[in-house]
Amino acid sequence: MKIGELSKKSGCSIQTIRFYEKQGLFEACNRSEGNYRIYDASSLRALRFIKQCRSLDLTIIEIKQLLDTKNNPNKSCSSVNNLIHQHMVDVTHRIAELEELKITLSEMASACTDNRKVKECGVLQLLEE
Amino acid sequence: MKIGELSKKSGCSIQTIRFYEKQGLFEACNRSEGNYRIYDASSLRALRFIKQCRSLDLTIIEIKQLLDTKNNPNKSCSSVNNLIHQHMVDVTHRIAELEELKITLSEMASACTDNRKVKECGVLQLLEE
DNA sequence: TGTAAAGTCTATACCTAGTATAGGGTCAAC
DNA sequence: GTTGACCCTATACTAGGTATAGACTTTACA
Ligand SMILES: [Zn+2]
Ligand SMILES: [Zn+2]
Ligand SMILES: [Zn+2]
Ligand SMILES: [Zn+2]
Repeated sequence: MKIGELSKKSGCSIQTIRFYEKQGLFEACNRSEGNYRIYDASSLRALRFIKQCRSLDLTIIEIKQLLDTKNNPNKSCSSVNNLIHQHMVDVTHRIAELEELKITLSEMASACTDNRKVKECGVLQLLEE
Repeated sequence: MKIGELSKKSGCSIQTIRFYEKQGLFEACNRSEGNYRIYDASSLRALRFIKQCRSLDLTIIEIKQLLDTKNNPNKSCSSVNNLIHQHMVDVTHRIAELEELKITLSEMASACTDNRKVKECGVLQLLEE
């Protein structure tokens, strides 16, 4: 299969696939006579793995580490478990930050509900502080 | 005051201040004989305004719009109010996304609590799906 | 007064995870 | 043989900074 088909089947854009290859995340595949990339079912599986990881917001470097780990089937998987755990901690932290931000924004918003003139705007006044 | 002092008083790094100036966010100031930037109290106020806005996660373009609006004291402030409101909507949305991600991560994490071998790792197995 | 250190200047490269071009080559159908 | 769909590489761009390099200015101290 050529890159366009892989793109449709995986849901990754063509540029993204080539980008992953350049980053060393997605193995460089065979080429046709005309220098077209030729993929098979295992390419699709590999790409879906990457997509799953990205949907968890793993960075490219982290995904590389996972792929490295996958290549040593008899080693301990603790690094995998730790990575996921650490991500959960980070996400929890980020949620807390955004909740705080939301409160601040809502205080801002309630400082000027009606339309006033700019010089009387409660939002701008809060921002000046 | 020179840029180092403004940096300390504002909490923005020197490079950030110069970056804001280049972006047209922070007015280019007077220069000393030796071409050093010279600021005054109003520069500090302006920079603090920008910092407040950034702490609300307003983009540079949005801050520029706010500054434009501030320059028309007699116009309606509705664009300001709308901007803050829209941000709150966006933040709420983002929180919801992260909450979902957190649930997924927690399911992942509980799929492999103990340390197994990589080939038996529950996390990796979930990622393969 | 000389010099060393600290501060500042511009310009440029780098970061993430892609996206969007430009300018060209390949391949199939008609 | 030409059109159109597809593919190739290389490069520039995004946001909001951060981090240099290499040069200049100012300050402090002996
Ligand atoms: Zn992470
Ligand atoms: Zn208002
Ligand atoms: Zn916004
Ligand atoms: Zn595991």
